[in-house]
Amino acid sequence: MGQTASNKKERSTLSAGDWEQRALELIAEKGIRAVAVESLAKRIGVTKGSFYWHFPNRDALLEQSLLRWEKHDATNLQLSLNAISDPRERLRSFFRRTSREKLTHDVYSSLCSAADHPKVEPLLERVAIRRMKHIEAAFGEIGFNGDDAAHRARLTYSAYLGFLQLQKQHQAPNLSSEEFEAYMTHVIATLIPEQ
Amino acid sequence: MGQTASNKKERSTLSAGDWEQRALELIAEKGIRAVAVESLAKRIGVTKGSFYWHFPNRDALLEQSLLRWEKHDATNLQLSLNAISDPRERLRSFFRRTSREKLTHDVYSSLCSAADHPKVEPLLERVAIRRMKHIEAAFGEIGFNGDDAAHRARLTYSAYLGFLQLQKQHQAPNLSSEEFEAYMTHVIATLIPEQ
DNA sequence: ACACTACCATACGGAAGAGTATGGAAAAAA
DNA sequence: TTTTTTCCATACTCTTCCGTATGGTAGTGT
Repeated sequence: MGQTASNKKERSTLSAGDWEQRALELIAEKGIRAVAVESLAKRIGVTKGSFYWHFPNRDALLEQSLLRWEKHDATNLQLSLNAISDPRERLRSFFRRTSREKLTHDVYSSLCSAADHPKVEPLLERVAIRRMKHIEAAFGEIGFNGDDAAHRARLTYSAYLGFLQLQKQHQAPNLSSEEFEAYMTHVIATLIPEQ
Repeated sequence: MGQTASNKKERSTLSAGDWEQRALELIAEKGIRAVAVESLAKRIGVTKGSFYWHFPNRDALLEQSLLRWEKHDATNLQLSLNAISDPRERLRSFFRRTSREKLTHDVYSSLCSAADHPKVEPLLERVAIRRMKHIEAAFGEIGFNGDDAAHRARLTYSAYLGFLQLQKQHQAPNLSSEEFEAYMTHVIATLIPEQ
């Protein structure tokens, strides 16, 4: 991989990757619509002149940022698949993923609010399919047959997406709270059958 | 230049309610962000001059439109509560609601994508609470005790919200399709226990 | 030392949308 | 019929973006 020093390192010059990373942070905070070249430049500490040297236009930045995010997310998913052999534990870890990987998670949440965006829509589609297949496989290992595994995977992923939505509406119990743990226990008991 | 006939009635003049209704249609189609004064006026067949006679500004239109929608939604919910005595059947009808009341439903879906909007956020909060209480009561009647009923209601509503999200990503089976019916059957069987 | 390239600042043009000011026509009131 | 009130059109301003054009500076090779 690259030598791109992240935001911590003191660099006299910026790389395209730096712009992409800062754009993702902005997406996580304020949504994709807040990614305006001038305001992002100000945030970084430079001007538009810098931006249009690294990218032809705003869309190119979005495209690259989203690709970068997708790669990161796909890697994470694969890691969890390889690391955890027990399918039930793998499913539980999927839910817990909301707490870890906060940036990645917040980006996804923001992207869901922009599902109509031409660059976002196909991305969300790919990610959803990838994750649902991952979940479906786990349910298959547990013992669900074909259609039931697919349906339960869709239901499980829907519950996850719905939780994200309720979070935005402050209608979901705060992560790392007792209420959240109680809810999670209920969800797991309901969706993941005992052996 | 003719007097633009409203939807059904031949009206020579517009009312604030007409603007609100057309705004809701636009929200359902293209989202709340697409509600621009000039484009909406063009859609109706008039100009901004008309708009700013009926409303002081864009925010006022949004507020009134959303209030109108919320009233309609609350009424619908109450009707279903009164009409169906069997709690299981009431829960099933909640899911089926996606097919009927298409406009109301599409508006809600669009609003979920704008949860960060200052006017939308409190509305979504109220609606979510109202609906979840409705669902929670049904689970209570079925036999769930306090916390379990609340958790199951949250899970059920999350599954509903997640389905909306997957719909936007074209990852949900089309309503009124066979695949959809199969999924619904699975969801009901999973979330609503037999007596 | 020289030129050359990479990187960034500054200044401009243009589209889109919110809101204002004002005039005009039609309907209702007088 | 005259006068108001209601409703809408037209023509502005102001702001916020995207994108371009161009000039400046710091580092690098020769």
